[in-house]
Amino acid sequence: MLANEEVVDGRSEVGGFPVERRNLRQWVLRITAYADRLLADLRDVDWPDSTKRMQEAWIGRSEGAELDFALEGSQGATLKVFTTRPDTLYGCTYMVMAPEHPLVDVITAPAQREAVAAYRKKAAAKSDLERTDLAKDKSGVFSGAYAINPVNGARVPIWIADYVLMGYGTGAIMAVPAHDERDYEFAVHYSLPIIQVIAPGNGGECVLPFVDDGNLVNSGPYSGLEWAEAKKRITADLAGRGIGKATVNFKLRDWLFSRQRYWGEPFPIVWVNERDYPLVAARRVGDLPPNPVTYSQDGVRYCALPLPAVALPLTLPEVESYLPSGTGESPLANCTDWLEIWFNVDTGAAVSASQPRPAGDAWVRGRRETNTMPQWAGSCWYYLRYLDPHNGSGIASPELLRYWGTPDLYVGGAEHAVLHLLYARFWHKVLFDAGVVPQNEPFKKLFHQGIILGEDGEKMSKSRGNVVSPDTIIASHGSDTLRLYLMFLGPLEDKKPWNPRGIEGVHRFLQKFWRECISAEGTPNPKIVDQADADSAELTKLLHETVKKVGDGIEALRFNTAISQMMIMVNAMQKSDRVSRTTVLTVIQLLAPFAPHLAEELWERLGRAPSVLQAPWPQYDEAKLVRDQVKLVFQVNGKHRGDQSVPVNLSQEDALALARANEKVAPHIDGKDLKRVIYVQNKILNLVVG
RNA sequence: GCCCGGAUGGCGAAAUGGUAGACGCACGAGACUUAAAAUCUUGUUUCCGUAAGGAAGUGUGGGUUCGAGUCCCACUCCGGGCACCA
Repeated sequence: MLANEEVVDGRSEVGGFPVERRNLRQWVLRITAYADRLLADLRDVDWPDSTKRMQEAWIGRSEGAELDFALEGSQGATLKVFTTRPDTLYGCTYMVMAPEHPLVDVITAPAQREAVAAYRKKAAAKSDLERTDLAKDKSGVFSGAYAINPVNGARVPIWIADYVLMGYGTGAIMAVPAHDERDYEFAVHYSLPIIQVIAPGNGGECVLPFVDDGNLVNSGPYSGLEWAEAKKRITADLAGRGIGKATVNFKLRDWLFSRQRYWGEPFPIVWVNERDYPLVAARRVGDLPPNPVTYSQDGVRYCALPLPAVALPLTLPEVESYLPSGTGESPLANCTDWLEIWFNVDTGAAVSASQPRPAGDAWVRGRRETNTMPQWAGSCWYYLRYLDPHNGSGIASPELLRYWGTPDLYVGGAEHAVLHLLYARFWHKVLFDAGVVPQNEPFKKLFHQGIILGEDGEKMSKSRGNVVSPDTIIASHGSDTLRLYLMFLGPLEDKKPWNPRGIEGVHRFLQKFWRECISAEGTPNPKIVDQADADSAELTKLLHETVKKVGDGIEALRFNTAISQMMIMVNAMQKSDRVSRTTVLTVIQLLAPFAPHLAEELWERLGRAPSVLQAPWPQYDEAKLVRDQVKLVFQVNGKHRGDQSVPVNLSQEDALALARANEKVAPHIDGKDLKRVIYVQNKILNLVVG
């Protein structure tokens, strides 16, 4: 079993083994039933716009219409197409059906049978990737059949082409080459007619294919209408005749939820013969779906019977080997004793089928499902299980689910934008509908951290040999240094190259702070005094600035600037002869989330207990942040020509007088006309002279 | 092809439309040392200048503004996502 990208030229990327496509019995989860809600509820979450857009594109909602085209010469049979452009119906010059469309056999004219069969065979041999990758050259074959355009009775040839996908819409389209790039390319290639039915609204020039909005032309009674209006009218008119209706389509497909490998949660399903199922169903009233999932093999139909709740969870059997089964089924297919069983419908108990049938009416012959679940089966709800990991009766207790709620902030890589983050939303909504969780969305606020690249600026990988192991850094510098450096490198969301020398900087910073707190003898640094007013005015002000900046930085996830502010603070402490104990303790607290081990040790050595983690977060005093002097910048014609420390809230007249008297500014304005003065208090004085 | 994001010293980066380069790395000079490491002091965008000072400068070209790394338009390059979805 390989993923698409593991197949190269029909062979496995590793080993070069031939690869074939095979239909397997698999399970899918009906995520499509939630498509509209998954789309609409994106409005309510605080996520990066780019991620929301990716999910929107993935869900791919598009509004349009399903229209029925009568088939020529076959009474009553119709070809249903989906289009987002019913307004261009008069421009339809041919139809296209996907090669896999079930009606292809029905409509193909005898003379075209051979050509169509050959084309279908060729298309089937292509992988999905080939069908999309080779998009440049469109190919197709005429079926020999015609459809009738419902608005004007025109005879329209039906082609078979693999640029139309069976998995989307109805698997058939009406082609309007004048107003669709793909249809245009195909029509030119096969010399099919092209009829323009939309003209630019502003009367401007029109180059086909013309896909922008405009007004209808060559469209009978609809000519002259604006296209949006025409969409509504044509759809409504066809609906009135019973041959069309407005619909919505999604790109989102149902979610293939089974894997053919050993590791993975086994499906709690037992397959029983269709003949036995009614007896089973009678014992499990209210516990089974109205219609069982079924499949047929060797002429026998089997019905899916879920294990009773008391028998959950189903665990994997102990095996000697979990190598592939050889048949395409999972390795579980070889665990005969686990697989082929007498199954107790009421209790879920099982006995190997090699044993005699146990006594009692509840026992039925069954075969377990051999597919296993993908990794998503766990990643979709782990954040709920963390709340109550040992709960044996449910995901987590309702009280804990209510108390803790969902994660306040979810940090994860952008590579999860459409898979994990969409699947987990889907599960959460299903759980919400089932009354298990009290919220509709799992991750209210999302943030994508960047990845750390190798020293060479490339993604770390073993093959490139640029991998840096955190264990090595922890061994040489400690985990506090590593943690601090990762945060100091740059903005959290950016990807950044690893710099082995850069880590020395933050390591030195931590050592310097340690020395400020603890002397070489291991006792508190004698410069730390208990006198509350020991700090200079500047140091006090800097402390309050630092408390504010670090707190704001944490809230905004700007750790790099928070750390640089702490460096500025510690540099200032180092230059001071005395520092008050409360100031040192405050800085320890600020550092604690960044370098928890070091902070905890210093906290204790400076005589504090209990843990620094339990101390309330420091508050800054707004009054301590205000300054009485500010640096006013003088500009002449927008150029910096000097600056001066001035009292706050200086008047413009005073500022102007200072500028005129300033020896650096004066030469630039002397003897010139002062045309304009721009004064931004406490910041800048710009003199425009001519 | 379409949709995002990014580009600032030798390097990682900082900067509510108001002194571009904070903080750190690297490098230079000095102090301490027999010496080295560590530590401390100091300098470091580029060009001209001994200096004072001047000029240029945030990927490129235009624009708005007294003033643009920041806002607007066009483009180049790099990265990511999607890719025949009718």
